[in-house]
Amino acid sequence: MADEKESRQRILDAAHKIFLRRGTALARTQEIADEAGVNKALLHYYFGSKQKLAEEVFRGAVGDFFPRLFAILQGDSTLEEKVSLVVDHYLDFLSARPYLPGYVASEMHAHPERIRAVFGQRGPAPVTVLRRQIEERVAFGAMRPIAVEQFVANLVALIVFPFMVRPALAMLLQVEGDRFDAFVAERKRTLPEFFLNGLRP
Amino acid sequence: MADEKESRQRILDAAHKIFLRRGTALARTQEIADEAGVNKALLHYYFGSKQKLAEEVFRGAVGDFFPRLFAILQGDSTLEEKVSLVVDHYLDFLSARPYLPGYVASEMHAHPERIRAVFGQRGPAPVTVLRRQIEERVAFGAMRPIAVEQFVANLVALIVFPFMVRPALAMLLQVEGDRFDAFVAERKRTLPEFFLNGLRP
DNA sequence: ACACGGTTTAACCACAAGGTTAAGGAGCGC
DNA sequence: GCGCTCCTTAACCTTGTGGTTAAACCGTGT
Repeated sequence: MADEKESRQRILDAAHKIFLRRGTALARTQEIADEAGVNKALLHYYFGSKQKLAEEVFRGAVGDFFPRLFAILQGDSTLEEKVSLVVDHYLDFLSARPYLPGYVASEMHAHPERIRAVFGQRGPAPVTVLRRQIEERVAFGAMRPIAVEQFVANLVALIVFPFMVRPALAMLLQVEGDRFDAFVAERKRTLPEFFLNGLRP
Repeated sequence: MADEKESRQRILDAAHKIFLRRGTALARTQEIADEAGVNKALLHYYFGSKQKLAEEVFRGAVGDFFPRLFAILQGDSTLEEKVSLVVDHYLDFLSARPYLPGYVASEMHAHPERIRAVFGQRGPAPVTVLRRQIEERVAFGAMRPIAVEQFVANLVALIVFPFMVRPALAMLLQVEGDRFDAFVAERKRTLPEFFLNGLRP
């Protein structure tokens, strides 16, 4: 057989879809096999076990996320441009992947050890360039002192959090359906200013 | 029997502990029964099913969270005081409950319909007082315009997000163990200023 | 003493779900 | 055509787990 795509890849795509929707614990291998249009045994043939498949999907999902972030933060744009780039890029990125943040949060909570596997031995990417840019701005008197960890945490928090708690947000703030898109669009407009403004001395 | 506490309550406490650690899907009723020091059947005697127990735990966990938030935001402090109060209160609150944010995120992702049950029919709490305070500040020229939804989302995001992704944060920023406490202490000091500063015109 | 109510238990059940097996294609070199 | 290897499958197995049952326990009122 092996229509068009290879079966292995079709299974991986199906697993991605199902795992992200349901979370690994509630996802059924049968459902993944059906979605991929193959037999359940084939899934074990290629991936050995549900767990191994889940780990590969998780690695893929998280691997999509962080490298781009560090690429921008360590790039050669100005600090202000970087903030705008990150906000723009990630609000679009997440809008196209509504289940991703909840899935990652969920997996991380159930299997915190897995994130170690994602980054391999070579710990986290360094943020030396960003750190230096912040220090320059601070020395220049154009920004109040802030640890680079706090800088990144604040930025990512403002971008990702609404997606992570989308159901609650919809309920609490009566933001739902298309209104959520408007909510995000508004953030895209205001977040960079809000964030950078917060660091003015 | 029924030592000290009533069995029902002991089961509920045990369920809270286990569900928060493992997430409902991976939690085993046997483990909850053991933790409570009772037989598994007793759990069904009181709660009918694992699901019903899970819903009660979820309601309790989320119910702890939001009412206090809205109480502060709708209280009669000034805007600046409210921000400080919320930051202070919730960073302490979450420090004492490290598994809570991950658990809530996880549950919400798997069962978005449940958050509806938490708030019952009477939709979300109103934030009219907060809205008026913002409008006043804006009219006075002391604050740039911002929708109250964005205000709340930003504030909560900055507070809760680090706890929600604690494992990743530990990895990426080499913040772990006691260093996480220091990280949070630093936020307690800087967040109110950062947040309010971000809204200066 | 005794019966009765709400508790609590050990033993058991059913079944879903992950995983295995052994056999059947399908393409390919010779 | 034959055998070789890689895919793919239907059918089966096993276990873990939520849930049930029927009996025992125990305090309390009479």
